[in-house]
Amino acid sequence: MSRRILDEAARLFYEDGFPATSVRKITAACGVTAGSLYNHYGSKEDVLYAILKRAHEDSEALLEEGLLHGGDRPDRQLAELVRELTLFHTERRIEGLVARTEWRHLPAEQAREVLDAQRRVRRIFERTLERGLAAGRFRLSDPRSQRPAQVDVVAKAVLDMCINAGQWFRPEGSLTARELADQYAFLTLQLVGADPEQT
Amino acid sequence: MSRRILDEAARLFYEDGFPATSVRKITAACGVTAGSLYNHYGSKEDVLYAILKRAHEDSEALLEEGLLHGGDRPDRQLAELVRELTLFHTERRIEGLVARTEWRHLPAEQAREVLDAQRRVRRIFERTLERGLAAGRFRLSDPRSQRPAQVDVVAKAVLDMCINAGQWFRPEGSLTARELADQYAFLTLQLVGADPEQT
DNA sequence: CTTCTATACAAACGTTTGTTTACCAGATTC
DNA sequence: GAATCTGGTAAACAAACGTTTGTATAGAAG
Repeated sequence: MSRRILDEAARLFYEDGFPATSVRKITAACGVTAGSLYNHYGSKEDVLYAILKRAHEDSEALLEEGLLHGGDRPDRQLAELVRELTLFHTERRIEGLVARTEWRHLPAEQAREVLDAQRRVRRIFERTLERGLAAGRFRLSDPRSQRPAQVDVVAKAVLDMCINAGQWFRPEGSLTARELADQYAFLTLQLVGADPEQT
Repeated sequence: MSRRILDEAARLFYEDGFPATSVRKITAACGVTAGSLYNHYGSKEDVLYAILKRAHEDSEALLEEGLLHGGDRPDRQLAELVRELTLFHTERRIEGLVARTEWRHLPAEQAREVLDAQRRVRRIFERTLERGLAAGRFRLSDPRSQRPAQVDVVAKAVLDMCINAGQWFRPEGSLTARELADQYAFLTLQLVGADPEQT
């Protein structure tokens, strides 16, 4: 039942947002009454926290795995990172979107935890970009302006692309999550100026 | 005072979300009591609608202008579109984010209006991409897979990148909105496989 | 000077909110 | 078989919600 509550709550938070979802709506979706939720979680906020924690742990694990799959080639690593993150946010788009938008409604300390997890993900991308630049595999210098694109800006651009795919992707459409992830990996390599022929 | 209510409400919706922002909070921020809001707007939802309508009208106007600035070169048009949209979502990030996240809380008909506006914006990008492909200025075919990236996927990737810049951009930082917009325009050209030397 | 309009106010409306309480049935343990 | 534990129920709580009401006041229009 604890798990059931988590899943139904995630769906409702996804549809209506955390503040607009009452405890009674969540428990009714599980076929029990409101008071029952407090046998499993200390508060409505605790339910949100549990959802976000699970989502972040899973996505971080997938990224670590993606890094390994890429071997020691930064361009392949970047492609794998994009693939894994896009897959996560399309296959588990409900939790993914909730994690991205509803952390503001957590108490301060738990909100900070979530922000830390987001920062760690960003650092993984930034370090991969730095390795690729050092290896001469990426090209971020604009010939028309003197200054190249900054690594943190590129990382945020790529992250926003992957993460927000969950917002419009529909699993019932003709495009599969894996096809989308492949296209995004390719587009990202072009974005950082990698040579797709050699990757 | 109507304008004042709109601005304070936008700020509060941005910070806490629409359902978590009470009419009393909005009016208190304006120095009046709750009932007063109903002299200017029919409901709390009407306030949200007014914010979203203004934001969408302004951003669509900027994009039309950007198209003209790009002349008849699809690559330059795309760069201008990215520049304008990024500028809008960084310089007016409060309204921009609210428009992107809170439309779900509108009544059905007004929510549809907002979705229509978002679709029109996407179509502008898609048509520009199609013109660029037809002119041979963009390259979206992945050598490692048989199928090229789809135009609608590329449009969504670019849009998510620009729109969500408002989520992390901070005007008090060292990076200016214009610098960011320039970097995003460059990154987008690389993403679609345009030759930056020729643009 | 009077009248009209706009906008503010305090107070109250019925609902709904998150949470706590006291109680109860069924399974598990000793 | 008695005790304990688990997870459910109905009912109640104060607080906050969006909105409506009747009234007051100030400035513009006639």
